[in-house]
Amino acid sequence: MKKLKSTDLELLMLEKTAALKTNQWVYQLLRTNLLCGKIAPGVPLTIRGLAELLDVSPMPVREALHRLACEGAVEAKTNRRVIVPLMTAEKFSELSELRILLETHAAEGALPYIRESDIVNLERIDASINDAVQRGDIDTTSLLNQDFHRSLYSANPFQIVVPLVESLWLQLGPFSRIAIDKLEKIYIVDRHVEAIEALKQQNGFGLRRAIEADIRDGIASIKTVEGIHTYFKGVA
Amino acid sequence: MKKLKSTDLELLMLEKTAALKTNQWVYQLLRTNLLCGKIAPGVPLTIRGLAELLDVSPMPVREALHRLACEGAVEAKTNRRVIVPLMTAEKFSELSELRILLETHAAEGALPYIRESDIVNLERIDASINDAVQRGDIDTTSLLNQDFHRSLYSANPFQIVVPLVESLWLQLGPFSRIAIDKLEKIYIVDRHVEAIEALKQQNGFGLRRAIEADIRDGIASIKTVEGIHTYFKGVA
DNA sequence: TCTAGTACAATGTGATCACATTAATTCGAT
DNA sequence: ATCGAATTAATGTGATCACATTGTACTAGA
Repeated sequence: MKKLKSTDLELLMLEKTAALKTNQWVYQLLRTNLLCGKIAPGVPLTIRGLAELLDVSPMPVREALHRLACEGAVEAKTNRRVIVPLMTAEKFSELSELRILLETHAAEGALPYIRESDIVNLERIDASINDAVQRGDIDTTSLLNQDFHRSLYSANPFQIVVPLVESLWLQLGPFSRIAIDKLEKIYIVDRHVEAIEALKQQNGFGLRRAIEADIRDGIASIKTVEGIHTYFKGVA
Repeated sequence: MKKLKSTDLELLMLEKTAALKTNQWVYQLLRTNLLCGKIAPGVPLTIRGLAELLDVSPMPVREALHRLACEGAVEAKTNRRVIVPLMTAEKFSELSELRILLETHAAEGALPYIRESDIVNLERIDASINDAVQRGDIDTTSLLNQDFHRSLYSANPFQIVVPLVESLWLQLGPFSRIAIDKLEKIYIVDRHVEAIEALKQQNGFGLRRAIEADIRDGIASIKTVEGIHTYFKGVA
C-alpha cells in the first residue's frame, strides 16, 4: 500500500486574489477543504509538504496549521505529526450536543436583529442549497449550509458565539459531509424553511426548534460510528 | 501624557523551564497575564516590542499573538495594531450568558466521571482560593478560580467544551479580575463548596445551580460598564 | 499657532537558513 | 528472511533578513 503524503492530497483550490494575503489564502483553503472533508483523518499534514503543494513558502502554512490546531480542526500529536483527529462516538455526540446548545442560543439571540433583507438573503442561500442538492454537489451543499447558519447568527451585531460554533464545525469536519450525503436521499422536511418562517413570525421558540431539528436530522443520518468508518473506508 | 509601549508593560513572569519550548512559554506567559488583566485594553502589543521585553526572537511572539488573536484574547485591527479589545455592556452580557450555558453543560457532563480523588483535588484548590482571598492576592485568586472550573469540567474524558470556555475566559479577560476584586468584600456564599456538595451527592441539578450562581455572583459585582471603565481609569 | 506634506521609524509578512529532534531507510548479524 | 542498530532523510522551531505598508515626527507654509 502506498504511503500517504501531504503532496498526494487532492484539494479543491481557491484562486488567490490580489487582495488576499498569502497566509489568509492558505488558511481559507485548508479550512474549506477540512470542512468539506477533503482531507481524511490520519493523513499526515506537514508544513513543507503543503507549502510545496500550494507553491508558497513554508511560513504561511506554518501559521495556518497553528491556527487550525488552535481551532481543533487538526491535532498536533506529541511526535511531529499533524493529522485530522479521528472521530469517536462520544466525541461526535458531545460535538452535536454543543452545536444544539450554542446554535439555538445564537439563533434566538439573532432574532431581534433580523431585518427583511436578512430574510431575503437566507431564502436566497436556501435556494442555492436546494440547487446544490439537486446537482448532487456535496461540497457546495456543505459550505452553503454553513453559510446559512452563519448568516443567521451573524445578524446579531454583538455576536460572540459564531467563532465557537465554527470551531465545532471544523471539529465535526468530515463527518457533517456524511450527514449531508445521506440526507440527500431522505430530504423530507426543509428545516431551513421552518427557521425562516419562525423568523418572519418573530417566534423564538419555533426558531430554536427548527435549528435543533436541522442539526438532529444530520445526526440521525449517522446512527453509528461504524457507519462513519465504513464511509471513509469507501473513500480511501 | 506618556505614550504606552509594549516594553512598558509590567508582566508577571513565569520562569522558563527547560522542558518548555519557547513558543509555549511565551504563549502561557501572555495568556496568564491577559487572564489576570495585567494588560489593559488599548495598549498596543507588537511582536518586536514583546520579543525585546521577553528577550526572545520575534518568532515565538508572532506565533503566540496569532494564537491569542484566534482565541479572541487580543484583536488584530485592520491597521497594524494588536490590542486587548475594549469591553461593551452587550459583549459582557453575551459572554456571561455563554459562560453559564457552556459551563453548566460541562459540569453536568463531568458529573458521572467524578471520582473521590477529583473531589479531594477540588477541595484542595478551593482551600487555596480562600487562602489567596485572605491574602488579597487577586492574581492568584483569579488563576486558581479558573483552575477549579477547568479541573471540574476536565473530569469528563470526552470533553470538548474546555477550550471553548477558556476562550470565553480570555475574552472576559481583565474584567473577571474586577469581579474577584469586588467579590472579596462580599464573599458571603462559597459557591464552590455548594458545587462540591452537589458532586458528592451526584446531584446534577444542584451542580448546575451552583455553577450558575458562581458565575452570576461575579457578574452581579459588575453592575454597569461604567464601573468597568472607572476601574481601568484608576489603574491606568 | 495650526495644518499639511514629507521624511523617518516601526511593524507585519514572507522567505531562507541553522539546528535539534524524530521518522524512515538501509545494512548487517543471526 | 527477520529483526535490530546505525545511518540518512525529513520535520518543526527559532533566528535573521528583505520588503511593502503604516504610523509617527518633523518641518515648512500660512
